[in-house]
Amino acid sequence: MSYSVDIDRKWQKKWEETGLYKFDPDKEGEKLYCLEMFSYPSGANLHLGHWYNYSLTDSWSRFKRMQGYNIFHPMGFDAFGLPAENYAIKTGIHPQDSTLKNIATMEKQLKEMGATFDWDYELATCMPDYYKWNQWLFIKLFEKGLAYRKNAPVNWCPNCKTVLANEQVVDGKCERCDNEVVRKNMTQWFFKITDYAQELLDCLPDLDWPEKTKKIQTNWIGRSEGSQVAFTVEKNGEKLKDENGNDLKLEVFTTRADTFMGVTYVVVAPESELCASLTTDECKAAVEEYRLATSKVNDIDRMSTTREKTGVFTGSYAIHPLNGRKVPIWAADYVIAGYGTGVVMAVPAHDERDFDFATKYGLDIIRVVASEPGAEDALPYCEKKGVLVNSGEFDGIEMHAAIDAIVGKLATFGMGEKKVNYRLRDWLISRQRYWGTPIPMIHCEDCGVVPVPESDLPVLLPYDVEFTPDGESPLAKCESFMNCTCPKCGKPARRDPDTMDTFVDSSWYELRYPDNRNDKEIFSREKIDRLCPVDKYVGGPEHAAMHLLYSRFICKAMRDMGLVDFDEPFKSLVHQGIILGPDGNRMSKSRGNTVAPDEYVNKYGSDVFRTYLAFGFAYTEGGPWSDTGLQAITKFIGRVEKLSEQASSIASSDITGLKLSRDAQDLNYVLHYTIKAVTNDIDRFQFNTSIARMMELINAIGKYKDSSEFNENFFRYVVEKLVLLLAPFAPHLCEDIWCDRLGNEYSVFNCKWPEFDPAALIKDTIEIAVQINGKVMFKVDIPSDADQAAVEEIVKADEKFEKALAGRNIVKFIYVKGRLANVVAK
RNA sequence: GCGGGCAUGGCGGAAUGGCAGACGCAGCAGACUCAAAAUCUGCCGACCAUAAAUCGUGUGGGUUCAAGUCCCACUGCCCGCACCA
Repeated sequence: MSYSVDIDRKWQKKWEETGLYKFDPDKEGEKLYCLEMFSYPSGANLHLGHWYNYSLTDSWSRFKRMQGYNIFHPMGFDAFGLPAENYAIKTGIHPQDSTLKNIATMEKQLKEMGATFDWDYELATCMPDYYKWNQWLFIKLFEKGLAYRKNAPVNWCPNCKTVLANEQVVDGKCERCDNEVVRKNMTQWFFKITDYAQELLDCLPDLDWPEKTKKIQTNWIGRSEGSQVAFTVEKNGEKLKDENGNDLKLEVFTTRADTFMGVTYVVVAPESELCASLTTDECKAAVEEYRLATSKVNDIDRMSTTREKTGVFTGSYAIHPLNGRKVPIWAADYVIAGYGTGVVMAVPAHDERDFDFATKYGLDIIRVVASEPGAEDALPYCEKKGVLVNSGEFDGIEMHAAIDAIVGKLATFGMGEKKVNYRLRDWLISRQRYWGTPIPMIHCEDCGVVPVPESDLPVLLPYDVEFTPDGESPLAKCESFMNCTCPKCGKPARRDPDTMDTFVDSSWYELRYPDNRNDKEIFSREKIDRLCPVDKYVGGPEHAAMHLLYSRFICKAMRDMGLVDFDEPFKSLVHQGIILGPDGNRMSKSRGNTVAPDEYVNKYGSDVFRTYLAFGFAYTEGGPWSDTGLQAITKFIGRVEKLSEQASSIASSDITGLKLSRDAQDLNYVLHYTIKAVTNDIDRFQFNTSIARMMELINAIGKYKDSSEFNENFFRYVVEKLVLLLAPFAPHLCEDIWCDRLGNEYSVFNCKWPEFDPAALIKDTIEIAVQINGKVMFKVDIPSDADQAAVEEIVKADEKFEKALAGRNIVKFIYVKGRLANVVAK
């Protein structure tokens, strides 16, 4: 029987019956936790991206298994989330029903792929036995002070009367009704990821992750070294006081404290509470109007750097702590409330944004830095070199030194200090949505916010809920859910109606797999210690910032709670590339360029499809889909089958004591070169070159068959090695060949991965290129162990040498061992 | 605007600073065949009738005995961040 999808089924059945891929923690071999990012159970069948990620990581994992590792390779589903809910709103099918059905379909398809997942360790985030621990984790974070509530702006669609997640806002408009989205303040739950900003940054260099991904995380965290300096405030002619009766300090963060003497106004974010308190009665109407106007501007427009800056005077003044100058305080939406202190000191002479703003509103512009003393550089002068001018006692100081001088002076009376700021914000995890983990908090009139006692977990997500969006959290309308008693005082109380961001679900799932059925604790410490952290994590680059950052944060928080004893959840990370449509664009239904794996898999079989995915693309690059190469793999598989058939009639592959003929030695060289290269390449996720090397081996075996000194045992020996090398990519076929055609013992995946023999890679003579001034002129054969002097002699003695030299003199002779010789001639 | 990545035949793609184009697809020629398919063998960057020579890894410079690879500037595409003070 030649290879087809029937062979896939045959071995899938056998593997399942014999429990070949069941994980045994006590099996010998170093543990290796190999994990692909779990997927969202969508309605459609597995798409090309799933195949590309899962089948090839599975090949890698099979390779590692054959190398002797004890592989833990689980799979699960990121099952909560918006698509199921939106699908339900459209069709009326309950998210739970559609999700469970989709999970069943995907499980079946993943099995048909022939992957080594151990389904005993499966998890789905929408199941109470998982989200119970999601809730438990929330409470622990709350107890640790890492989960807190605050008022924050959300995306609000006035037409649908609902809050939208960022990803539902498309070009500033609601993805459903196309209306303009506005911002609105709501009280929400946050996780305090900013507490870990510095550590998240510090641990990056030691991770075996793509540099690009580390860079994205570095930018996302956005560490900025600067200074925090303070002004006092005059409102209605009087100094504003803080709650202790001292002068109110208006603090600003700046990276350019050297320009401090050039401050001519101060700007606050219009939506901040501070802005309201600074605004005088005369200016109140104008400021309020401005605040309303900017709240209607969507984030995309607001963040656009090309948008003309606008603002309004608050009526108050800031008093410069060094020169006593009274400068106006403005409200403008180019200042972001959430970054730094939400207040900016403006130095129009040395900042483009401030310069534009000052020019527009007629504010003062004072030069305080010059490229050299007395220079009249064009303003704004933003170069990072120069000396201070117009800065009183600081005149003449080099600008970088001036930062220390000025901040040092301010520090003597408590009005300034060096400060590090991060762009990273706390993680807003509240969602006014149905299909997610209920937030396990109770709101009591007397006791305030109280966590649900651990014994009452999970807080079950009720089934019968009206989740059509109308402006409220769907759970808020479910009285049976909302009503409860306060765990502290026993009085009637209300549950939190929000659910958690699904990124919470996926921020610790890798730690649940090893102990997925534990109903007593989130996981047993002993099991985690044995299996975690994840050794190889594979998934799309789109998760470079969010998912991977959140997971790292939760891991560190768990460590600080004593739940785990490592700092990082994923030691080594690989991103697969993206397979584009045949037209070179991202696949999408609207473009009509999607490619469904199913018909290919049914026609050619899983192994051909998998091997083609391995061969046709550079794994981490991806690229446009093209199916012409599938024929090539079919042919390749056919050649392997043909060789196996010939080998099957040979009784033994035992070559002990066999003296290899010249031709056999040549083949032996190719074999061991192939073993070395394939091992190396699979290890690095360079699947395409692995397959290329095997194709070369097949060509060499083909040649050997015509050898006059053909030895059948040696032939079978080489074919068996080939089958072992190919097994990770074409698991069904190679199992079939190994057991049923060659008559070896089940299973090929219990066999040891071939190791190369360094002795077989040593050749007596090698051919090297001879260059003159870097240009290849001819080639010579030399003994492989020849030193430079010997090579020089051979080269000079070659008949082609004089002609190539063309009368020039030899200046220098360079021999690169085993590669080439270069003659520098003049 | 800032940061990062990429750019190699008709195509997918190979090349620890050391013979560019491995391996394959497509194409061409041949063998087998009555014929076709399948299979096998050979050729296959450009210029050129052919060979030799020459030119060739987005563009222009540079470092080096030697550059697809390292450095500088630029162009195009992709990704991330986006008024971060």
